[in-house]
Amino acid sequence: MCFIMRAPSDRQPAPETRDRILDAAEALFVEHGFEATTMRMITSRADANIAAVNYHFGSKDALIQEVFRRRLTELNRRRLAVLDRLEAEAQGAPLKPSRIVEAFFGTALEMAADTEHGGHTFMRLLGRTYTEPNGFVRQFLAEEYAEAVERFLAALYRALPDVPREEILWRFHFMMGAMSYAIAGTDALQLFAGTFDDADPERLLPRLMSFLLGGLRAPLPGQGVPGENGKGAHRTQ
Amino acid sequence: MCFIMRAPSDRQPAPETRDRILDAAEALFVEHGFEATTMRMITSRADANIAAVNYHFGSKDALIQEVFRRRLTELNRRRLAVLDRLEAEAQGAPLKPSRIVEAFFGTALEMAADTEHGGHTFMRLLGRTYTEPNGFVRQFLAEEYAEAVERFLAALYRALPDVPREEILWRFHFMMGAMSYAIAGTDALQLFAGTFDDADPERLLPRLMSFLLGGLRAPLPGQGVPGENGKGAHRTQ
DNA sequence: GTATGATTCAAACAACTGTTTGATTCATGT
DNA sequence: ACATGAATCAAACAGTTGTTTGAATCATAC
Repeated sequence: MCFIMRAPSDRQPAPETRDRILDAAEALFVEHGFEATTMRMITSRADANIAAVNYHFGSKDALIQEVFRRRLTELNRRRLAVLDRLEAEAQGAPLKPSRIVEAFFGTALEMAADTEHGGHTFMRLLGRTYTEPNGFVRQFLAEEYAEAVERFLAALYRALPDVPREEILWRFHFMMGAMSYAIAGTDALQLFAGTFDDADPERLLPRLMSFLLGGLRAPLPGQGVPGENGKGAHRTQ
Repeated sequence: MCFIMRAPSDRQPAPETRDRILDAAEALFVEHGFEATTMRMITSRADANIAAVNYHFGSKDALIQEVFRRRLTELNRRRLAVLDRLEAEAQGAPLKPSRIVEAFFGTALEMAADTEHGGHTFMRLLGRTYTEPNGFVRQFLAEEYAEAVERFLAALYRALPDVPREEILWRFHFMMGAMSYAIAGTDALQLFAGTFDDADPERLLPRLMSFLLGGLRAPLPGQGVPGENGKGAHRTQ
């Protein structure tokens, strides 16, 4: 009943049980999802007592939040740092859209490429969680993302003054989807026969970036031309 | 122990309890996910007895499979019908990539636009399920998709003979991600302040199609030009 | 040493999970 | 009228869930 205080003194080493639990939970959430991961699975993998989670975090829900908080804070901090630098370098001029997209999604892919410190594991979890029905997880994610999304959208609005903001919003949404699947889905849906054997993040970055920028720069709907797409261009049966 | 036989005779009307359960389960799975949806929630919403699910389907897992099977079979049947028609019209010539993409993703969006017969509900569920950790659901989805994916990939390979197949595969993957989020995520992640208030599928189709085709046609990575993207173009901090 | 408080532990808690039982109801064909 | 078997039902099943308890252990400060 005292899960607020922590670490007897403020020194570095840290009791480590807390962190072992977080790491175990993170990995298990990727493998089985939130609901299917039980407290006993977590504490067992973390070599801790079943009561340790409630002692250190208060509840399973609070543990889930903390798993996301520790990584997401860092991810969005990095994103905003890159954006800050770009804007400083531009000295007030609008940024190139490609730079903005690279700052937002490239930073995420970099984290996903880090297999040493658990970044890869977490990004797979994050990709899955965007579509998580669980209410409080969604709300927490939205809060944690609010500032970064606002800043990056504002940058895109400035970079593309002629494009309706609603369209930019949609395309940002589409890009989020493509990236999430690129990370979370490579081993998830083995739809595509035996491929993705490498899942090499080194080559994923340029591939995804080409696709995202192509989508972002595509002609706006209703402007004709490409494949006559749009209203009624395709019929079913 | 007799969940194999069904419908006393083969006449149309159908006992309806079975379908009420499927509809209730479908809706609840969207709201809460598989694990968090209990048998009692399902039978309660369907106005059926708790034992009805095991009687009609055998188990909860078998119910989940049936929820997907009845819709997915129809969706991929339609997709293949459109592809068949296009290929017949082309008389052996390769199809335009835009046509292929429209056939695959447009058909899905059409189903998502159908709010009357539960298509909308199901497509939201489907989008979420691509990233579902649950093993047997993933395997079932892969089997159900196998034929359609194979046919459409083959069509894309023919349509884009100069593009490495691996690249086409990746972009197909990215497109799947963008579409899934477009459908499943509009009300899921309310990251983007108060927008998506409409989620109007009418206008979603041309928007998504522009984005997808833009991504599909983007210059291949490593071919320089766009925003100098690719290796090392972005740095963190 | 003793005292203090954070941490760990085995055990138990009530609530809920998917599933099964055996009787009962219902519709149908003879 | 009866018989047959599908469908429904209330009740119970054994197992698991997240959480709590109170004592035991540990490190630190005096």
